[in-house]
Amino acid sequence: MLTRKTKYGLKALIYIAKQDRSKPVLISEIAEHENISKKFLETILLDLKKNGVLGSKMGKGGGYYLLKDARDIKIASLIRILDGPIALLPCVSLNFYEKCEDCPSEETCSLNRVMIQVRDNALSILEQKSLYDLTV
Amino acid sequence: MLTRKTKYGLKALIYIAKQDRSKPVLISEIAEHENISKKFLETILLDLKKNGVLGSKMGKGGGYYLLKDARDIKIASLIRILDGPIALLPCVSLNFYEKCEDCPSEETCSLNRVMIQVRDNALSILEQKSLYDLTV
DNA sequence: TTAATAATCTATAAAGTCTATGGAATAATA
DNA sequence: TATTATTCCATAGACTTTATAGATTATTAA
Repeated sequence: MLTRKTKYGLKALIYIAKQDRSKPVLISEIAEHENISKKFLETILLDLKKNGVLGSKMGKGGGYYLLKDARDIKIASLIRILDGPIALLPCVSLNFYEKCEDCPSEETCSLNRVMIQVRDNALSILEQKSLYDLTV
Repeated sequence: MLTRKTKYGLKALIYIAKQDRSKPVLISEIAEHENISKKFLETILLDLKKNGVLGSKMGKGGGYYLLKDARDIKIASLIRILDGPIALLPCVSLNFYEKCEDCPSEETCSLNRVMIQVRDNALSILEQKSLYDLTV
């Protein structure tokens, strides 16, 4: 399951993507509109900023805005930033690979193969769908 | 990501499925063979027993055994028992459905549709593959 | 009937993660 | 300079995960 943070982050991004891109969007506006704690959302958007998804402008007339066209932001990359690995096991993760300590070898691991299949199936959707697809 | 509990549980089941079905398998044997803490494994196997996957026999000559043919045990059902929902959001879970408090309606939710697709893609593998498939 | 074996049950500890919240600092605008 | 809004840092509370400990119960075989 995705964490709340991830769900909130995605919903906030969708909200921002739906607005006129030339004008920054207020955290408070998103929080109210999407029923998210403003303070919590603050940390989430900051995280998205640090990871190059959002830009921000301080002060009056400030807020958050997308740094790229919504069509160029893949859902998979957002989930990786907000939630971490998409794969079900660390040893089959493309971006967060880790060896399983309990496993002597991945070639002989009976779970490895199936989990790669599940991962690739999920990615076939998440790598293809963009933020834009969620706004229509 | 799957929890350790889930990974250990699956590996233990695979180990059991590989043995002669007529003879119960010792917890300690599985624990040693799969590098799992015996005490932790104990609680996991108990959980699988409570959920009708395993049977057990106490005392000398005792241990755990499969209650069904490995071909009739779907990976999806095991993950649900050990890990919980397979879906990425509670509102698209078939077996653990929950309404999202922050969402006014699922019809208008922009995440709902994609998450259903991801779920169905994952299930197309996990509902089809059985424990037996992991032993070969 | 007794010793040995092995699962069962209950409780709880330790660590980590998630979900926030508070408050001060910084930046931008008018 | 007042106002607005993001940024930064710290931390609290709740929950989950990952175990561990110890006593109990059931079974078998001698």
